[in-house]
Amino acid sequence: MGRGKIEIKRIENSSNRQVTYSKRRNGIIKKAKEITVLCDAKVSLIIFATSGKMVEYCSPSTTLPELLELYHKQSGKKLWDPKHENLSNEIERTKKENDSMQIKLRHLKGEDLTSQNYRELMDLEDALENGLTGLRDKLSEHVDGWRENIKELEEMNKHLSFDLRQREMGMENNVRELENGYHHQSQRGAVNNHNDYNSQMPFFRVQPIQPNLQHRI
Amino acid sequence: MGRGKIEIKRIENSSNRQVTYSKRRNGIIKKAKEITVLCDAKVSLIIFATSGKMVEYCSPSTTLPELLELYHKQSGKKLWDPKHENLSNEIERTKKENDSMQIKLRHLKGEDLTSQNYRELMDLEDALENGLTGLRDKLSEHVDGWRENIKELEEMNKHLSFDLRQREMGMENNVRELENGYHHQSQRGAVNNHNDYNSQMPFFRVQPIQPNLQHRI
DNA sequence: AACTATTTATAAGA
DNA sequence: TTCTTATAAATAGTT
Repeated sequence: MGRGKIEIKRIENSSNRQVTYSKRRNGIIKKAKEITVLCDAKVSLIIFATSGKMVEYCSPSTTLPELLELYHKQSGKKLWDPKHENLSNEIERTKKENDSMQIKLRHLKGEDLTSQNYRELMDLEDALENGLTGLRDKLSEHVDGWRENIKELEEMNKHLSFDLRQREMGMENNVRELENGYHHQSQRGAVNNHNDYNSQMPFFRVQPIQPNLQHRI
Repeated sequence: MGRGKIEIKRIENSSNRQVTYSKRRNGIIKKAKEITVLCDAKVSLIIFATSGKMVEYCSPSTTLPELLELYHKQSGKKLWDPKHENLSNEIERTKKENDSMQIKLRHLKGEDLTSQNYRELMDLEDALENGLTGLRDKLSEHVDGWRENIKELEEMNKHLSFDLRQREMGMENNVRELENGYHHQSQRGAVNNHNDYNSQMPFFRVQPIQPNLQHRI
């Protein structure tokens, strides 16, 4: 249909091809629109030029995903990448795994055991007892930890009491010295050498102590 | 293009519509093939009749999934249902669920308990003990079941022994009768009335017994 | 499904 | 690209 008849084979002249492409592309889309209106048809038309540029027509009564769904139903052909397929499989696999774990959990909680035979029940009992054993080991670790904490605290207490006593004694000395009007550096120093810290301060401050206990409750 | 010009609007006469559909459908597909060949284009054309019947054309150089992939890349439009989109999310959710169950299972087996505090360990202990309680209930059900089985078997035994003894006695009678050449139906019948079955047979067969025990091992 | 008068699409040229 | 136009192709209505 044109000034001359053409053979249906690739148009070698690239600009001719381009022109023909554009004309015919419009023609097809027009036809697609017409059949949609005239005959109530649903049409999806996707055309890619060699350049990669795409044009699309989809009948207004529907959407491409909807048509593809129908296509899939009728043809049975898969339109999705393997990766999408794989996702479906994976999710199914994971769900199965989930279910079986669900069941195991219920069994370990002592539920849904009607279908288990004696052997299976015994195995479960073993598992639970092993669990309790492991757990109680852990619990005694905690208890041991606390014992340690307590020991540490007692130790600390002892030292604190000792320090406190020393300070009280130092204080008495200070008071005595003040009363006597007798100030001699070396002598006060000699007394205070007995404790490790704050030995230069005339009065003492008890500092808040925050023991770094390893064992939480 | 025909005997008369037609308006582009739905053809109300259904059989006309059907005919026009079929003609134009072929026309479009022909055009699609032509543009594919003439211009190296890639074309996907899917047409659904009102009836739901589908015809498809896809240029031979490619496949529909491939074109849809390109389509997706160029247009950014989603071609998959939400359910496909959501697949990734679902799989992630399921996997998380899986992991947490995995952890719970390990905990119940007494493993990986280092990060649990005392309170959590105590809860676990409760769970395990409850599990054991439930389990042991189940186990004693089995044991009870076996006791019943044993009782039934003993009862059966008793009857069998009795029957056997009766039959032995019957046999002795038969032998005596044979020895005495004394055959009298009524007398043999009187002896055999003591057991329930096979009372008409002159000799006895012990039948295999398959007790229908309820309680599996 | 074939026919054919007519409309429509389009090849080539500008 | 777009317009023009001669001509090929498609198809509406008919058989």
